[in-house]
Amino acid sequence: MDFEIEKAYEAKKYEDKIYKKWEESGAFTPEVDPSKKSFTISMPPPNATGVLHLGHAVMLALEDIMIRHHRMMGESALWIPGTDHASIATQNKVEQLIAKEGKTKYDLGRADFLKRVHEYVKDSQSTIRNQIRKMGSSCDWTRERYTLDKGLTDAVQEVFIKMYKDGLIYQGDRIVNWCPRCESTLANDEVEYKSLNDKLYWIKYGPFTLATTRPETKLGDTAVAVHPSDKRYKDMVGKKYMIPGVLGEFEVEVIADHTVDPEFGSGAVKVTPAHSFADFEMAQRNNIPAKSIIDEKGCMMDNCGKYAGMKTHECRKAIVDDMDKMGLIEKIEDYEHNLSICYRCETPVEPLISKQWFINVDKKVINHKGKKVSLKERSIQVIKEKEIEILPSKFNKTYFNWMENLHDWCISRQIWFGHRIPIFYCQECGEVITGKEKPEECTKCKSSKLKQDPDTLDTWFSSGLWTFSTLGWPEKTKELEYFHPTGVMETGYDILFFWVARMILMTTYVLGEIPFETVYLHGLIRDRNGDKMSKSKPETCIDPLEMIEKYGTDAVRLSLVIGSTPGNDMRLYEEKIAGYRNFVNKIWNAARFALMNVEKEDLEKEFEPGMVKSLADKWVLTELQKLIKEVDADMEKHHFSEAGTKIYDFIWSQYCDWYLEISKGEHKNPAVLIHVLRTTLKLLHPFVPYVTEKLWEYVGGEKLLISEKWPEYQKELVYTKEAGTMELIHEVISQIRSVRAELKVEPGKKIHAIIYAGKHTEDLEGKREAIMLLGRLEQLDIEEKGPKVDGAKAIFVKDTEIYLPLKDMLDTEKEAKRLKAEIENKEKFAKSLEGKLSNKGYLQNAAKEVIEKDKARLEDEKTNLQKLKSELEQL
RNA sequence: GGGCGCUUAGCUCAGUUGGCUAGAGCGUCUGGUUUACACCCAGAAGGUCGGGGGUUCGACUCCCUCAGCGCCCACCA
Repeated sequence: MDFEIEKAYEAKKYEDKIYKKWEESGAFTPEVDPSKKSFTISMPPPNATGVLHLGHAVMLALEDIMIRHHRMMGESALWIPGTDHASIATQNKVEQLIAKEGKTKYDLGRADFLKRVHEYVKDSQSTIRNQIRKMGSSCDWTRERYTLDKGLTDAVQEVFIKMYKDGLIYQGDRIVNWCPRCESTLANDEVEYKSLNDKLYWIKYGPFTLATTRPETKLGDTAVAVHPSDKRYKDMVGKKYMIPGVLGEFEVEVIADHTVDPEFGSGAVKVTPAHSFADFEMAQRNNIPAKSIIDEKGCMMDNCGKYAGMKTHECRKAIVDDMDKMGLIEKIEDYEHNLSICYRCETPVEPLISKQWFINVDKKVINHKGKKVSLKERSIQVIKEKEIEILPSKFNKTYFNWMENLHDWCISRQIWFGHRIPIFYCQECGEVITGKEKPEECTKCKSSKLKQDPDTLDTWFSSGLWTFSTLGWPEKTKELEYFHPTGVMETGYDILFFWVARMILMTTYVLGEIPFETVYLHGLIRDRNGDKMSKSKPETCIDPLEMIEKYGTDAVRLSLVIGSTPGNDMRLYEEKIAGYRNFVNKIWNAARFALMNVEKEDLEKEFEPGMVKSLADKWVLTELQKLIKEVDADMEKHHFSEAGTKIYDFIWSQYCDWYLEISKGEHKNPAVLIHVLRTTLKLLHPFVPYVTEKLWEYVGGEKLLISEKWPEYQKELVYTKEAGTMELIHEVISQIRSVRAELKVEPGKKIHAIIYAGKHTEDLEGKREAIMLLGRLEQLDIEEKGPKVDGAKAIFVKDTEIYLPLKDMLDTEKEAKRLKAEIENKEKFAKSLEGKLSNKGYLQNAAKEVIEKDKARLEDEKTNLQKLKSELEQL
């Protein structure tokens, strides 16, 4: 066929146009159609601040593969995209921006500041949207959501109120992680730890000597704790002591608590309940009061005398100086320990007591199988009872461990950007009223002076509702009924706790059903050295968008999917992407070749088994069926890397290297050439959507490939016997090529070959042309059997003998050496097979097929051994 | 401190219920304008599957142990 397309595939030229076609075709927007199965993925919403990074890219690639596969399987495949407002992260970004203008959020005030944030979000949302498109993501833009949408805000308020009414949400004065820079609470898992070289101060403390890293908290001490069985302090427990301090004497009680380590320091610990989690808990257990001395800006409070107003680290220095003057410092040691820092801004976290909203995770409110269970228990159950499967399963344990140790979840944040807590306080009588809108008047005293709680909700509160809030809940939409629970939640293992666990917790409570059936956790993308990618190391840091520009989206997708297994990190570097670009180009050229070898009419005919002719046809079709079967199994098991690798190998090593090569001879069969091409394009489409869609324009029907049907395994196209014969022919050709290379026969030179093929004579005769073409022969004699050919190179493949009369090129000595080595090797192998086959245990226990295979192999080895030996003798 | 994982060719990694003279890509070496593709083709070299022990007819695969590396959780002043 006359066919004008360029030699190399230029991704850039086509991608955007193809994406537009897909989107306009409506393929991304599935119908609610109860006659079909539904398959849904809620896209993990990128932060509304972001630029696409490799983490997003791998997420998008994997999810798009699943969605495209399910769509081609005829299911209603819905992939909902969206963005997350990411309260703290976004607010921080904007604070940084206005800081450049020399302003703070207080200068702007709440309303104007939020206006700035919304503007900023709008901008970056459109950036990230386009970048998601760049990855070829076939998500449904008509259903795109944002966590601050009206509908989602509704869902958030509804859930809050439901939980409040169920008594799950309560307000309490509790010790919380406080970031003095963000001026907000942080959940436990929003705190990170950094190793720090610090000082350990040994201080004289009344009758005690004790060690501390934070001498400034002495101002808030209300007790000293020792281990209950520590004999040194036994008599002091329960007594009160006056302790000299920089602001005069103060009283502490000595308590016994099993959490104190008698080995550490002097075995006695000062207790500062208001500014240490461990101390807070100890104080609660022992009925000790707390005294707050650090405020929300990280400064010493008014009750700290001359230290009031100092930052904690300034105060530490001052207080140590003063204590030293009073002779209260015994010694100062170097000490390495972990400092807790804010995960968003790395500011050291200041534990302090504050009035916050919490979700009670232990209250039994969920009715499940006639029993009341807590949020925590239900969340553990759904995994234990395999309602949800986590891949890889090794994360089950991690998940249980985390859930079992879960404490009440602090959900209020002193951040301006986010969902306002739907709580109103009556300024007159103090009544607390919950509601979506500000009530006209107080339900109790009818006062109209009502004020909304100034705090916002933890960003994970809204993302915990993501799978169902995006489908319209609290409305009872048909989408919700049809598409929920979703099929797969695919995300990085680093947010298993942050997000996945919270979705499970929230959804099982709110809907009484699971949010998703399978959790697929991908690994982190690392640089070539196995380090975390970071923009501060530009030489190893990869920007997916730059790579798309350079190598095309398809290549980038493959480089992220092949070689990646769930839960395991993967290294990425540019050569890898270039390698997959080469593959994409290979597909392009395979199609180009096929098209050059068929006529227009060939493309119009429907393929049917009657069109199958040659041995090569039967072989390639058999291999193709095998491929379909294996790919189906792999996709089912979420083994995307394996599936991709198998298709890659089929196209390159089977279709191109053998079938297309053989098609260069007289065996050209357009029907099979095109059928195999079409089928592999379909199989490939989820992995490399662009190049396959482009090629489908040339070889496909009227429909876009994205909407085509996934190939089915066809038993009638499996020709086991013929395929086996073809393998033999491949082997014969390979051997001839190998000898040519070994004897340095000029590539252009055609040689003579004599083959004694025994029972395969007819088959080889049938493929005479292919053997001559690919072995570069000028003369080929095929006989059933015959005499040895003197001075010829001999090769034995199965029961076939090949002689290449290359007398002048043969080095007898070398040949003898090679034969000897091969004989030795084969004898060794045959011996091990014999040993195995005479082993009773083996014969009794091994599978029949395994034994049969070994027997056949032994036969082959034996005949070839004999031939090799006589060859050696005659040399 | 508690938990999880990794160690297979020079490099990066596959290897699914134990049955392989252990595979791929990149790199290396030899040689190549052949009805598509040099982003290519043909051929080749390269591994005692981290060490040791055990279970088994049989172990890269299961168990124990040692060593090295990594991650997560907790956090003690």
